[in-house]
Amino acid sequence: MATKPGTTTNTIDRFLASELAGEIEFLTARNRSLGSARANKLLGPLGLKVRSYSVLSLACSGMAPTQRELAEFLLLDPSQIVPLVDELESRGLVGRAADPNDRRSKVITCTNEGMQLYKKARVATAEGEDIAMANLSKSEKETLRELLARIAFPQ
Amino acid sequence: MATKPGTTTNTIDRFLASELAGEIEFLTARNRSLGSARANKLLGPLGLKVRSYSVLSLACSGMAPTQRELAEFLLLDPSQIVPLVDELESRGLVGRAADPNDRRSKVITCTNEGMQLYKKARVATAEGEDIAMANLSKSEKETLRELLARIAFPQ
DNA sequence: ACTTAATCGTTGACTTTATCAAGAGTTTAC
DNA sequence: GTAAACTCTTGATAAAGTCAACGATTAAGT
Repeated sequence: MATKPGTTTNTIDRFLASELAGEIEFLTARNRSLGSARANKLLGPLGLKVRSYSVLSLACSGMAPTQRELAEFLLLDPSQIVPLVDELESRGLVGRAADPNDRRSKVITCTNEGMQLYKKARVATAEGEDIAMANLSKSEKETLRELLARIAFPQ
Repeated sequence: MATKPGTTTNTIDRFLASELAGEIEFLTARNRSLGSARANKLLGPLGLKVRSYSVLSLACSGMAPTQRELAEFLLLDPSQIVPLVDELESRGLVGRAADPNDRRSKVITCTNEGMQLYKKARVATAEGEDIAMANLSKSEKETLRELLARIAFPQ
């Protein structure tokens, strides 16, 4: 009997002391995997995934992102933005508008329905965040948010 | 309030004030993307990627992980572990040993060469971590590490 | 003004990664 | 002792990442 069937926490605890478990890149990868799986589950009933949610969120930000800007901010290839916007557009949630200053670019804007869905989706992702950080105090959450932002957007 | 699109000011800065940029799940996903790309580049000369490095690291931990445990700790499907171990094994870096207590399981152990390569790889990932957290003080780094661990391994 | 180069969205080909089901061998449970 | 559960493995399929090239448009150079 090497491992008791049904108890999955034993395995994790066994490797908490490993050098890998202390590496921030590993912890980040693990948190991303846990977080996106949870977010996808919460967004599923709305017909969204983390990717399409991110695009919808920026489309609803009032900042009029172009597809190129979406790719850069989300760290995706521009060709990956196309089917994401296609799907949201086909559902009437966002629209492609010609940029008057540069007709090569297409500005992504959200429709009223897109905004309504985004508000629901935002509640879902906030719930996921609460679950993820259930063990953290309010000030710890804000500390974590600030430190993550300084790494995600180095000056 | 739509900001003027197409302006050549830094694209990232334009969206720092977006609601998405304040979401921890988004920041985590972005950090993971930046970090794994950087780590893969640093590990490339050693013939490793973040995935194979993670397996090698645990194999060299002295904790004798089984493939099932590797999958659980790394949040991968067990079938994904197979080709990872295959590749490391074919290079003589790790070995599959029958678990004497349970002959279904295979314990992954590292060879001398595996350990030597791991030590070099560990230097590379530490360098990546230094680059990622260049803007953080030493105490901020440890705070971040602890907060990430509490999310990655909820009790 | 006119040619050349660069940019944006898009398509398509291709590789890598993720997800799932099923099978052979082994261990556990009843 | 038989049935159920577990581990590794294979294979099929879907999703995601990477890269080159094209038409339309803009910018740069002369």
